[in-house]
Amino acid sequence: MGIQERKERERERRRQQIIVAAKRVFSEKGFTKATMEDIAKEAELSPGTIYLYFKNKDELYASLSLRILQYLNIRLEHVAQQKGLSNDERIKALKEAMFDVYNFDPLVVINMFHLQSSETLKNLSPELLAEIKQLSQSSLKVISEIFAAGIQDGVFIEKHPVALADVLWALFSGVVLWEESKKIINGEKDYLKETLEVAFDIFGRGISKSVA
Amino acid sequence: MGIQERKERERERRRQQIIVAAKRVFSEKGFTKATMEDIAKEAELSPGTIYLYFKNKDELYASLSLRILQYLNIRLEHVAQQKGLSNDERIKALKEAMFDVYNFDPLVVINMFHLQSSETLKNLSPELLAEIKQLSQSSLKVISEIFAAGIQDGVFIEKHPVALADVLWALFSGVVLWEESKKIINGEKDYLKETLEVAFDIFGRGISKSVA
Amino acid sequence: MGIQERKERERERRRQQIIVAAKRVFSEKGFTKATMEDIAKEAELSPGTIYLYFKNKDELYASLSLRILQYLNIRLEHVAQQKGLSNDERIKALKEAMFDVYNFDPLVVINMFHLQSSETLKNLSPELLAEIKQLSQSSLKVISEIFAAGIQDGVFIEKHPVALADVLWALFSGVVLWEESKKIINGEKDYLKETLEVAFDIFGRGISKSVA
Amino acid sequence: MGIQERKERERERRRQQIIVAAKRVFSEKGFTKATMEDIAKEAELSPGTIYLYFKNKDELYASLSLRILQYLNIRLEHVAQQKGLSNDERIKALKEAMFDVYNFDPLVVINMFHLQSSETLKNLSPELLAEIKQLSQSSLKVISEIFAAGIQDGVFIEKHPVALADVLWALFSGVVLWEESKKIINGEKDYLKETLEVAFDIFGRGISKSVA
DNA sequence: CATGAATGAGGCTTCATTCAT
DNA sequence: AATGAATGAAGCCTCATTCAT
Repeated sequence: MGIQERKERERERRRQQIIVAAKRVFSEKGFTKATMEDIAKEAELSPGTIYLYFKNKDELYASLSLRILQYLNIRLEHVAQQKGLSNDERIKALKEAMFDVYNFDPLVVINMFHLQSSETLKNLSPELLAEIKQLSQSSLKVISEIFAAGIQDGVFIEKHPVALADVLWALFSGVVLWEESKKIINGEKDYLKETLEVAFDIFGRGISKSVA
Repeated sequence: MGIQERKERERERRRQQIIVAAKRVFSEKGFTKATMEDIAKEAELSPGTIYLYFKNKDELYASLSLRILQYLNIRLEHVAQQKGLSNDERIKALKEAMFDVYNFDPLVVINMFHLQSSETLKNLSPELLAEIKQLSQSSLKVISEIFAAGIQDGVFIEKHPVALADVLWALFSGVVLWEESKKIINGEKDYLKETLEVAFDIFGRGISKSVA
Repeated sequence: MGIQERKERERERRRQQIIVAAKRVFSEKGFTKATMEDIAKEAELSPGTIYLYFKNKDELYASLSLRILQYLNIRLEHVAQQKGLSNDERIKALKEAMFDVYNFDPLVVINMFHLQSSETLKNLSPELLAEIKQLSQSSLKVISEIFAAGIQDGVFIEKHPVALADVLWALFSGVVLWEESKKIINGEKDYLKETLEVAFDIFGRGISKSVA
Repeated sequence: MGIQERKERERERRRQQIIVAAKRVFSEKGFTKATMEDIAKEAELSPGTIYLYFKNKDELYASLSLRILQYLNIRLEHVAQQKGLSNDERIKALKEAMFDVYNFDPLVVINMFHLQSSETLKNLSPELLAEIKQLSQSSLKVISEIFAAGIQDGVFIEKHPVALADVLWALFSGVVLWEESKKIINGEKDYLKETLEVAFDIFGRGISKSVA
């Protein structure tokens, strides 16, 4: 077992090494301009080795998102399962989870939303697409259930909870992407956190039935 | 004169022909996968001809967005200049303008937000980037001025008006992109209009100081 | 007749117009980088018109050389036919003729030698190549006959007169091309005339049987 | 070490393989008409492989010349450093060095002079141009120093030694190029060696102060 | 497992040339 | 005769991927 385990661990470490490199390179150059050789160099490996761990460039790119989506999922489920929270508290926890996920690895979150809103999505293998689908649906399900509870309790406006979840997701990704774009277009400093705060605040007020 | 004019008109028609083809092909395949030959075939022209009207693939892609950004600009300015509107009415007009622009040419609006939130932006010529910058800044300025007025009148919450404009823009683009993605990920029908309605509604409520 | 003649004259004038433009453009950009459109613009004509006067780009390029080769031919024949010149005087007249031809239109002479020492030569139509062949052979024949006379008179060294003619031609073209290259390589001022003087001087001394 | 060395050797062998192929193809078709695919086929490699060894077509072309220029340089320096040679002997050694370089690889020498006297020079990368500049300047410097010594000793005519070096260089390249052209124009056999002999002979006599 | 040299398909773009007006 | 828009063939080069070592 010991040997088996160590091999397993080493394999995982190697994957990490590649993922870290890929993250950097994709973030800097974008998907198309980044070459497998760039990533190999950044990982201090040969191009061939990368293919021992990832089927192809698309999968490597998508796998970055998978990890963060998984993390987001766990955090959201945690929020859903916490007992004894008021609706407002749960909404707040929701925001915090999303915020934390972003802070956990901003580059990867940006990558994920880039992937989500890009042509690359169309070229993924069905299996990978299915995995992404499952994860994102799961996240959205958790979110919408939270909203559903709030609506039931009469504190949130009576919109379809799935729509509310979609809006929250769109708002989150929209802010992340738009702040990224502004950096490129305007060469402007990054106001992501501030804007995200404002956005979540408005959203929270917007779905509440009454605002003091 | 007549001859000059006719040539001018024919040139413009040809440009349109190319733009229409490009719109279709880019929408279907995404920027990278779409080839100039695809577009030429769709336009029933030779590849060389496209280069008589557009400097290169990037410019062709971006030009789709430029046109819609210009249109958006005009619509927004119109909203800003309308006399005698209450803050709520102006916000409503704002939403309608954005909605109309989307409906005017959904494919192009989606393309525009794809461009905005993608690596392609990084590879644009400085001139083109400058043009996009100017147009998007202009749009955001109009939006933020509307918010500023509402804040001054005490009907909107006291956030920085530029931040509010960013949030609205991010929300709009986020919803458009996310609904597009859902179509790919889930193969799901397009709930864009409904989601956009909900999103705008929440946003409107969220920035109002008091909600009945 | 008058009409016919005028047409003829106008046609010739148009040809000239194109040739002048081609000369400038080819000199500035070289054969490959120069485009037919460049030349058309310089001539203030449309690309199509050029093809009414020249079969294709190669022929246009070569036709520049044809004219100067014809002129050189005339000058050389004149030298050969002048009565009562000593061998030295005839050699001097030879140099002067070559020098004059260069000064008559340096750009075209450079072009001619570029053509002569270039790949383009391989792509010319057989007819054009034949014409060039005829002209250059004629020039070299005149030169070699002058040398033959001098050898017969015992004042020039006893080398094959054709070889001497080839050497003189090679020297002339070599100096012109090398001074051109130096301008590009070193960004250096043009010492063509001085170098040509030295070259002709050395050549003259070199073929003389005795040098004072 | 052994493995490193073998790789090194194989890399060099591959470079040679490409250079040999390029030499043939460029000689036959000229720079413009030769395609990278032609060269790849001739080398029995894929087009992509060539780019692992040469940055682009220009560099490949120029690299042919660089090698021969380096060789010429070495030979010329050797002539300059030989002790105890009379001026005449040194001139003779100079001729022999140039002759040898030509014989070492005629195709490449012809290529080199084609490059030198062509538009291609204008399109070279600055680094490559600098390298060529450095090498040719070095060669010419050695030549002119030999002439300077002879002038000082009173056995050569009192012209500027740099001008003499230019003339010799021009003569060499002029003869090589002109004999090549004659093959194309006249389909004539190659008299290069004979003509070069005559040319050097005349040059030698021409720069000597007194000829017996 | 790791390597990295080699592959070769394919994209963007240019430009000589044509031809309907 | 002149135009100039349109053509489309063809070239350079990149880079994801493979495979012999």
